[in-house]
Amino acid sequence: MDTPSLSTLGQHLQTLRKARGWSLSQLAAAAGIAKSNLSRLEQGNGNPTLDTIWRLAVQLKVPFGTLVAPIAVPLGEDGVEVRLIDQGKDSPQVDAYWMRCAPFTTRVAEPHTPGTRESLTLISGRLEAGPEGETRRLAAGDTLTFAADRAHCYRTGDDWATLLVSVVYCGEVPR
Amino acid sequence: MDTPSLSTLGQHLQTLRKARGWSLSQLAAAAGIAKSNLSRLEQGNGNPTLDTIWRLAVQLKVPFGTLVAPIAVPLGEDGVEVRLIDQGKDSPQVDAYWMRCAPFTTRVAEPHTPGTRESLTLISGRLEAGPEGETRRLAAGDTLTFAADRAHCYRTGDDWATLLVSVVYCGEVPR
DNA sequence: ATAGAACGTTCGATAAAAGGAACAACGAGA
DNA sequence: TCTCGTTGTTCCTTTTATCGAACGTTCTAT
Repeated sequence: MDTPSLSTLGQHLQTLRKARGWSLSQLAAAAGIAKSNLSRLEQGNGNPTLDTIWRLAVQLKVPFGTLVAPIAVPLGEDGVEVRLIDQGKDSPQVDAYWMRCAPFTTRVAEPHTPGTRESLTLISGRLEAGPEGETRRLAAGDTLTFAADRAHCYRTGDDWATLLVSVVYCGEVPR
Repeated sequence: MDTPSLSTLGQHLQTLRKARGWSLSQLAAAAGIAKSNLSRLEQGNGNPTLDTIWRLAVQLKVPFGTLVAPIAVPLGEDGVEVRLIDQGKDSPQVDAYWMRCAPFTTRVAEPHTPGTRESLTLISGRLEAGPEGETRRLAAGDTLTFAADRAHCYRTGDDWATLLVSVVYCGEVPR
């Protein structure tokens, strides 16, 4: 997890607003905040209050975290962004991630501990994933479960890919 | 998604802190904020800044959205809490949810549009779910996919259940 | 051409969030 | 017992996020 990057929030805010065809004034009025405030936020200057962020998230119908978390951070290196959603507290240990891959990206993951399995659910885009040599092609809505104690990879073509990943550590739990 | 419920944030903040065995003073110092500030937040009075929330989330190693979203809102009625994680923009339309069910709870969901399918991944706890009459028992790490164009249900025993739910609208997309 | 309405920005005033110090309460150790 | 350290709370001060109004632009319609 990186720096909050307030300027990112601004760009993101503006992108979402325009995607809905709304004017700055409209959104500000609908959210019940001053448009001067929203203007400053979109410019990247400012440190909004929880109340303000919340009102905007509600109007934009965006799941809160999405508003502030960098939505398109190609992470320079490999064009993949990963966000931890939740961690199970039972045995076996389960980690849930939200993941986004840029087009024409290949990410190779090291083998996890023996017995570990991964389940993928593609939210949007297209993705080829699985253990090396046994990869499958996935479209939106598809799911795939495979043994993750071998090297495995995620590969995109000319599309972005957004997916849910859950990692199940069936063996001993190294934490 | 409900009201931000600032008091919820406070309780949640305190729960997470104590779960890590930290004192208020320690957390405040580590996060680089005044302890008076943190004290006020935990009491439910206050409307923290994005910067403040972020610093706390980083220290608590919590995926941001989790901090502000009501984590344990039994929703009075049915003891089930649902949070939207992401929405796909392709066809078929995919909605990704995080869901948490209290013990001894049964939630019956209305049929979705024809062709709709659901995939579940249990993060922790135990859950019995699926189309009425064809429910399966799931443990942490298990996944289940079923047709959701029939009435289906989620049922817990004496355990909590946390899971990922992805809904795939294969038919026409009513939006 | 011109009046009107909308757009997004900038500015000063105000309300409020964050910081800092003093506080009582509690426990550990000499 | 007495001291020292830490706990979390409650003041007061400073900083700043928010508001409201005025501003220059642009586009439409009269």
